[in-house]
Amino acid sequence: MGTPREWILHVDLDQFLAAVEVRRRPELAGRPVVVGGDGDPTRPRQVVATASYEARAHGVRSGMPLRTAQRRCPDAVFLPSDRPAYDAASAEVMSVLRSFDVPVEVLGWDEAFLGVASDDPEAFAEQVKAAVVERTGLTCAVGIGDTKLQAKTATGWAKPGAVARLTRDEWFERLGDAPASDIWGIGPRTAEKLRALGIHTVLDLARTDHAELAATFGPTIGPHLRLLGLGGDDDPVRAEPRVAKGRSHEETFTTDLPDPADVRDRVDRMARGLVDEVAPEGRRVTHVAVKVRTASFWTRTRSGKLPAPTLDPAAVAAHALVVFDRFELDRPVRLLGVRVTFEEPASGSPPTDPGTAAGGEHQDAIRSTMEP
DNA sequence: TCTGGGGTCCTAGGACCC
DNA sequence: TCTGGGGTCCTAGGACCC
Repeated sequence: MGTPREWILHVDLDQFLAAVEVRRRPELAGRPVVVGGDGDPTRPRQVVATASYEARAHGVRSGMPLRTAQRRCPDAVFLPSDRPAYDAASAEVMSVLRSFDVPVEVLGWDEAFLGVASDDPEAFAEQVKAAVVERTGLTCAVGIGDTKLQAKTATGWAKPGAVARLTRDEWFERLGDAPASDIWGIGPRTAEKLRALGIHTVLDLARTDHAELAATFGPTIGPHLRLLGLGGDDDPVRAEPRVAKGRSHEETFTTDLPDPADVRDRVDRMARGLVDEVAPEGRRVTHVAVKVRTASFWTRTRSGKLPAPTLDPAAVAAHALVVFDRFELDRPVRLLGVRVTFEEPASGSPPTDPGTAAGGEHQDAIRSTMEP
């Protein structure tokens, strides 16, 4: 008996936010449901987070203004976005996936990769689907591939609720003539640049010399694009939980804020609020950035490094204001955002007092004391 | 269709140093 | 005095994704 073949499975929940809402309000089943903003489609500056398939049938899409969604689907039920509920539902689902005792890499609220050694990956996928629906009441699609890109692409064919497979030897047969922009990771800007190089299809991309791509896209992205054209790289499923690099909040105001003093005050409050949120995790803040958008959609970010990493809300807020004051604002503000960046976690060991840090950490301590 | 919020990673260019 | 070359740190912005 040989070793079973290695597969990557991509699990993607169907219409996740809408499904979570329907699960707790079963009377909504079968109705068009639109989740987004505060759930009031008459208020501007709010967009659709997720539309149920019934709403999608009327042309409602993610990212569309709620007002437009209501125009397209007047009978839809509009619901406010309820993050804590989706966080909790996501945790339920991921827990079911982890119960299979395979590496699980969480991609977001409603997606994960699984690393599976099996001679019958479809059977495994069916077991996953069955377990998820039995234990959470939510349905999902599963894609199977040799790479993450292939698995993710197959999921697109499996939605909603089915299983599909795309392997290395079928890649060009099934995607060779497709536009390069069909590939996960190639957005509109990159697709446009590729077209300017005469690269239109996936096959074109796979045949392009990596040096040519590097010249246009840089030494990392260029060669990576070619790998995408070839069906993806061998990046493994990483079960280690991701450590957040930072945390941010931003808010688009229903009407623009004309008073700079008011805006400044909000920067202060947002910064303090962020640090209060993050402090229990013990991650000290090293940088703070402020984002501003005006009515014309002019959007800029300013950032700065704190004199020293800190958990003190007042210190972070003060620095946020220093950064904010570098804007020369003469117009009303549509959006305000604040982002904090955390220091690198001390690798492999719990947080240590700087005075007693050893080894690699000690080097960091030396370097930081040498800064002017 | 007047355009959300929360992330990640990469690149460019200036400052500064040797 | 016409001007090197490399390295690192830092900030701003681009691009993409869910």
